[in-house]
Amino acid sequence: MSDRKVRVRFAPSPTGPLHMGGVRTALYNYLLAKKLGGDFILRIEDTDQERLVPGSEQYIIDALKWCGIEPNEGIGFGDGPCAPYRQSDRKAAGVYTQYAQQLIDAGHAYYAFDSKEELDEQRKRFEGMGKAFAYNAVTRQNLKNSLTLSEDEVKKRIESGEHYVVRIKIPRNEEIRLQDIIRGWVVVHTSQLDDKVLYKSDGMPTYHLANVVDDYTMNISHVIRGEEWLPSAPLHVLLYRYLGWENVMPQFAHLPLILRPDGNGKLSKRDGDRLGFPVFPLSGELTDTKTGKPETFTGYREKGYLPDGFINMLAFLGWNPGTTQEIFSLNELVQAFSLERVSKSGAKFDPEKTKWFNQQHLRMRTDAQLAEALIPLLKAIGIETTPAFAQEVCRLMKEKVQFTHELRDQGMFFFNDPEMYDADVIKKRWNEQSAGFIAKVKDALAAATVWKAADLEATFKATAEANSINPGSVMQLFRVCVSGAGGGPVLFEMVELLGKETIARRLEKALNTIGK
RNA sequence: GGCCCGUUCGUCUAGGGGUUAGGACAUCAGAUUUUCAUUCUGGUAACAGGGGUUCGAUUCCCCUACGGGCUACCA
Repeated sequence: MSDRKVRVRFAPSPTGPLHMGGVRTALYNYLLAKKLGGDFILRIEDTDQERLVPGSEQYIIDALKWCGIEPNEGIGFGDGPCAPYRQSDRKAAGVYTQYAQQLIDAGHAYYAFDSKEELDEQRKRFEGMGKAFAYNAVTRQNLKNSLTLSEDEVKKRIESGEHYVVRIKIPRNEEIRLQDIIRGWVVVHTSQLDDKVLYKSDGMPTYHLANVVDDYTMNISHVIRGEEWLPSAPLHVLLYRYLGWENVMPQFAHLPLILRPDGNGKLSKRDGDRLGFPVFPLSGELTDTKTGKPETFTGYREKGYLPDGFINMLAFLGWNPGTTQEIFSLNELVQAFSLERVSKSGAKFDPEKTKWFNQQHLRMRTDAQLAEALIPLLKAIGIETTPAFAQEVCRLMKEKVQFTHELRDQGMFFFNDPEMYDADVIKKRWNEQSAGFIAKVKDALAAATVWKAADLEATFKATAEANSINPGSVMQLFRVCVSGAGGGPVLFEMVELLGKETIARRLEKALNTIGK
């Protein structure tokens, strides 16, 4: 069993945009598959037709693509030998009924005719007694199902078209043990389990049946999913057992949850809105099935995050390589990854560190790569530039920013003459001598024969000293005259890049504006 | 309520029967860049509590507390 080919799957349900917790689950699946030379499959679990949100399937595909963690098999990435990969399609192809029937025939499942209303009634009744209702070994004897009704009666009801579900018959007194790669042995007594619905009255299997059948038929070797599935894992073990597949049952790994940054609880869309960070990889708009209203949401991509920075951050939310290295490319993550080093406890998401990860990855990009991202951002606000100039801007700006759009926003002065001059600096540094000095610098620079940063700096200093001025005291003022901003990249490199004419024009403008 | 899972600096975490409990983000303070938003150096800061086991527990066991998840004909 240990030498079996690794096949893992990411199996989201298309009920809305994929959020970052889902992306992390996909990532860990991807990393394990690549590390072990296995397959990574995307399977769409759309057995709940009511909650289906049109467009979310495409969103999931686009998100995985942007993140660079593409499945090599499944919806949106090419069919493999286990097609179809959408559970509604598999249901239509009849893959589930035979297994439900197999369970019924073996006495491990049964028909139940109780209506939703009747069950609600039961729940209320139990609640009144201070107990929780469960459809289980005790209560099933007093409910309407094929265990209490006569064979004829059951037949009659089914043939008359009465709605029914198929439920698993949980044994009364057994201990289910399962080994989780992350948590070790987990033991649950069957008296704590209830007779979960396997087949719904609308003809669809539930997650529990579909998931087990699909993992078996798709030859899945490892099930890597969120911790919210841990309580139902024993049920799945039982299903594998009753279907006769326990010897090829996948290994389980239940991931810790991603928690909100403040307080406690699972990270949700609301937290992002409230605290001002994205919860989704991509921006978009999907229509909520219940309200019928389109809901928009913002993504990491649109906020200027690089996919590899985003992925790097996600990888470290609940995993670490055991070394002090924190910055990893996707390929390096593949090499370093192991499920054994995934931690057990939930991790609070940290938006600040996420920015830091992004910054680190941004710095690893070449100037040309950054320019490629910068040019369209400029174009979007009507600024045209050359690749060569954009690349130089990136070279000077990249140590100063965390996001690609900051390359533009904080580097506006490379493209436009300043409209405003940093008021604090003016207030602090501008005095009666200033205009005279700037005018002299302007003339000195206009006379420059070599337009290189080092020479320009020397010229500037010489001009200052010739006028008995400490160069340090006027440098920032000069910067403001040139760019409008009190801070920025290395001053004279910036001056060199801006060029002789631009500098002359801007100094002229500054003289005509400041102090007037 | 019941069941399951968890608990090391504010946050992500390393470690693990005897350590000055390590790193990173954030934060604070210095330095340097005769400007700055970069960089460097340093500081503050943690084993939830109580019982065991042990020569010795933060580490192993139990209990409590706290947190989270599940408890649907949702996934």
